[in-house]
Amino acid sequence: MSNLKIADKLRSSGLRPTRQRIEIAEFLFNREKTFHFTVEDLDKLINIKIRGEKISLATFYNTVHAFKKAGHLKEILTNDNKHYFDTNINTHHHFFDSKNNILTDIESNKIQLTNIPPPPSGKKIKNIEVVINIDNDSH
Amino acid sequence: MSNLKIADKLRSSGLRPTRQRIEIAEFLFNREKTFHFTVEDLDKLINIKIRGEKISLATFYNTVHAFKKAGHLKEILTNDNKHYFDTNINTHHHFFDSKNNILTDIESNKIQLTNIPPPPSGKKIKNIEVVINIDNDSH
DNA sequence: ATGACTGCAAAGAATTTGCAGCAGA
DNA sequence: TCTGCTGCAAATTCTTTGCAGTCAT
Repeated sequence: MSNLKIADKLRSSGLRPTRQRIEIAEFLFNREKTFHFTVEDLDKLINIKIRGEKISLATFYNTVHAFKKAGHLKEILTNDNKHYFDTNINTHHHFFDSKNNILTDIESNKIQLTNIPPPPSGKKIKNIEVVINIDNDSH
Repeated sequence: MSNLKIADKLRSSGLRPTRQRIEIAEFLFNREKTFHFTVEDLDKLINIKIRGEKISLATFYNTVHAFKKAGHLKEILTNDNKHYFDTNINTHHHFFDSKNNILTDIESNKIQLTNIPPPPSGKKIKNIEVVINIDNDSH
């Protein structure tokens, strides 16, 4: 995606295309495969490769949350008590290797969920997330 | 469960039945319905009702983790970045109302999962957790 | 007696907040 | 110009750790 398209993407979701946001958006969205990360990961990865001024950690937090709110990122469930984000915003599921903190996508049509019970009254289903926890195959 | 049975339960999982652990175990396991909580919840709930000496927060953390290790508690996935625990140690799933941080059990046989993809090579499936995020039904 | 456990306080990790200055529209 | 954004540092929240004293066996 070109710099301009990135700027449009930001503008169209009500976000000013600042230098920092363009840098982050390029890093996140100009890639083929989905990308899983925490804010701290982003900070390290981007600030290593930047030649000019570094982006502050608070800005990474702000920006990632803004992207999430705008629907450009999804948050992923794990139970290692960190906020993981995902550039794949389609409905899909994950393998989670908690030994190495590695997430792997599972396309949503790979798993079939049937007989989903009705939500408590007054509530509606927002989304369904399946996490398959995996471990080393010891034998 | 009697005090004695609780002590046995602890002993049989390699945990010394101290005053604090018995107090916590009674609170957690002498109930009909499953109970969902964070360590901070426990601290507040138990320390309000105790007449004698309070139990320290560090002890709640130690004890809850010891109970989890011994298989008396399960940890639950949510994405509000807290460690929730569950007294229901059977395989089961959850509704999660992230507005109010309320978890509700779903018996595992209620939901059918089919076509589960094979895990990455060298890994095996440890468990599968389904979280159905719910929201207020607005209309 | 000897190990395990507790409580306290301090440290640590992750995330959020307040606010002055800067920059995009 | 005007509002939103950034960067910094401080604050908050949750969790862990070190260690001296205490308790279960």
